[in-house]
Amino acid sequence: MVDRVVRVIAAFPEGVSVLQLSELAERAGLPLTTAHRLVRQLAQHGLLEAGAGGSVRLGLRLWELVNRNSPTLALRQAAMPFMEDIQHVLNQNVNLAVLDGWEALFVERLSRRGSVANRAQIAGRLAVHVSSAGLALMSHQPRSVQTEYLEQFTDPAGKVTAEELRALLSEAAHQGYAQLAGVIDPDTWGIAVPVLDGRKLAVAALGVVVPLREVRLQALVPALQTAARGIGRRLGDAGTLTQFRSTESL
Amino acid sequence: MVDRVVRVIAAFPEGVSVLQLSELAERAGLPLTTAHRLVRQLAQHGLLEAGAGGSVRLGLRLWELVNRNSPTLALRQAAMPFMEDIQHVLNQNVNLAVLDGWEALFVERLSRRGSVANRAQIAGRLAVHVSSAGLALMSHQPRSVQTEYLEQFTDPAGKVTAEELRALLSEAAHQGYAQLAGVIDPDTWGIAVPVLDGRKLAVAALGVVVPLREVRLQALVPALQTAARGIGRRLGDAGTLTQFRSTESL
DNA sequence: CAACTTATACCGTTGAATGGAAGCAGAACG
DNA sequence: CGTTCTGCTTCCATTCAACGGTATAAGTTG
Repeated sequence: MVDRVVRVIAAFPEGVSVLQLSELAERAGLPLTTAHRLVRQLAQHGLLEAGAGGSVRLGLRLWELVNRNSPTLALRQAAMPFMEDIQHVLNQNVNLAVLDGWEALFVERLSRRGSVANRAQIAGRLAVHVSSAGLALMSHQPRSVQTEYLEQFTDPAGKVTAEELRALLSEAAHQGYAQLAGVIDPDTWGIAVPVLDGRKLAVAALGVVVPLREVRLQALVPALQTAARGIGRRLGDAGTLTQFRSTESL
Repeated sequence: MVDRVVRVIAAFPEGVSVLQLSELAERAGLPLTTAHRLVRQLAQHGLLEAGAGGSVRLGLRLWELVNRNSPTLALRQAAMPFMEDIQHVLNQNVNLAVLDGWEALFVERLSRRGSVANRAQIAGRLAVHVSSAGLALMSHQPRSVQTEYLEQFTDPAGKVTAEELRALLSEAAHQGYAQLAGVIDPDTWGIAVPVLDGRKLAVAALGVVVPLREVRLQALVPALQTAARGIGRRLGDAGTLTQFRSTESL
């Protein structure tokens, strides 16, 4: 039963890499016996690794398989040189995100030089309406997607209404970039631009996070846009990611 | 049946991220019908994504789950700053590998500045005896592991005997680093040093790949060793990776 | 237009997943 | 040093969900 397998793999809380069997069973909502059997099977195939005393973590083999054939590989490869350029020229944290559901999923990140490397945000998510990357992506989606998004939108924090959001998206669409006061750190700004593939579809967002006082949009935005165009050109027409967003056919 | 799931995920050839359903079925050794059902189920849970016309690729959600809880995360985070140091000081390709089975699995890599970013080697594997990283790792494994390795060793290419290999390992153990003529590119050298955790176990190897003529061991090795010690200190005693290599208990 | 390749739906059989009960460590406690 | 508790592991009879052959549809090629 594939559902169980997913439950086990997804049972690891963010950032936690090792779990106790009993805890894993509970988190996955599985009877201990079943979890035990499943873990053993998965471990035999290398998707999981089991240490002494019932400790469990994701397997190296799983990591290998996923990263070898990563759906984001082409995108990241195309983007990396340009992200390095931004990192060198602006000396700021640079990140790359794609749209998944109504959230921005961060797929790559470079820290500003000198700061401690922080891989934490990689594979992290932020809701569209609280991230400049999310806004940049959503503002360049087909109108049908935007409509659907706005219709279902409700801010759990109650800080922004659907109408305000519509205005934000419209503004971002016209300006060609999105900006937003930092969510995690209130003293920072996020600024992001869409990466358009050959068909003018926003397949990713390229963004920076900068300290509030250093806001120099005039310097940041053109650099980001230039880099984004470079990435888009490398991607070619094979939108790579977007074609799968379509209605599931299977 | 978990075996089928693994077969499907592992069916993607290295570097290929999208496959046709029929091709996937064949590669996985599954009846088309079964593959179809499995893919649909996996896609529902986000481990796979199915596009129009039976195209299949790994799911963003799978990528996210694996990279959020990556077994190599702690290691990579500890190593990144030092890898950047090496990259800046030596201006060479830097890579980080762990031992998995009798192969070195590359978990992180930085390209020399200026060269085109090449993420290809990440999640790649090289046999122990053809990679400096592999030799550096193996030469600092417990004697029992080395013995087991040497006993089963046979070079399919027939270029090196077990005895020569034993000498190589012994030399690497004494020198504290391993070097090897490039395998992929004959005009390059690989040089790697072990990263020892608090218990003096080699949990990783830090290496560079340099053009043949630029060989300056006197300059490279001390830098690598210094960085490796720095990484090891950051890892602390929690050997993180090695403790799982133990005999599977489940 | 015909012959083919490739994806999707259907469905009766069967074998493999299931999870409760019981056994076993090892640790914590008195 | 014995007791109890917690958490991992093994066993096994029941049952239910996976299986894959056949059939159909859709799309492609010669």
